[in-house]
Amino acid sequence: MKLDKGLMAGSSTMLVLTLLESGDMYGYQMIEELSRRSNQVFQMQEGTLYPILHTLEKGKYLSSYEQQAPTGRMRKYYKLTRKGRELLGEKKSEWEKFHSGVEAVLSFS
Amino acid sequence: MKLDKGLMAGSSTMLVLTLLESGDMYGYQMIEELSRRSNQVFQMQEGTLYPILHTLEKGKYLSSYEQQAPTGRMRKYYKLTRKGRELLGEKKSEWEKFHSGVEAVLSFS
DNA sequence: ATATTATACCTAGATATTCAAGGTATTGTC
DNA sequence: GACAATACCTTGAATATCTAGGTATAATAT
Repeated sequence: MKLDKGLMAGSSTMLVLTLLESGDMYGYQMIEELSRRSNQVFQMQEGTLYPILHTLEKGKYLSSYEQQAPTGRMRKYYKLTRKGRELLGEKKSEWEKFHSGVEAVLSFS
Repeated sequence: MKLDKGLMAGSSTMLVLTLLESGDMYGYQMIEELSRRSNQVFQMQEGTLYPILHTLEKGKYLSSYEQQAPTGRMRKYYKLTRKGRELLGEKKSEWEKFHSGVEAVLSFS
């Protein structure tokens, strides 16, 4: 992830779900989008992303379908399910809590 | 930690170092202080904290000394070294970067 | 034509971090 | 005298990331 490995733990799933909020995407695209939207802060590795996608799909948080690209290549698209949206809500509120905790400690005087 | 375990990874060291910025502390006290300053968001476990302290001391980021409490009990105080302050600076700037990345992704429209 | 790069998917093993659950010992409280 | 709070510590399981590999197709450069 280019950043301290540890920092990413726990937020990767939220970031992936967030990406899918704006539309279905395939894995490779998510990596590019995440980099773009974060202003190049996040360079998620494939070895990180694909297991996350598989786990989320197994848990019914995502569904997937294959679709042929204009180039002729097959791409595996992922779609947020209702359950996935709920999970995203929980992840976001956990992030809020965590974030506010860190900021409180950092700005303590 | 009470929060998603993963979220903590990577920030615990920064939080511990930050506590010591305001003065020497002993382990048990750090757990209470961290909880207090974070408005009860963080309840660090002893099994998390002590290994962190030992690793930081081994790396010369902290030094320690024993001191008797008014109660008569021995407490092991930790103190930030110059090297520790430098590490804290790096950790803080990494947190800034990470934080800005997450916020950028979350607020993307 | 052929080699290289970019696209697109995947997995196994090493590493790092937290937590649960235990242990030791002293002090204060009921 | 028993129990809770204080204060330190370690081991093993669980979780998450990354490295480094693998497979295959399409586009580009030589």
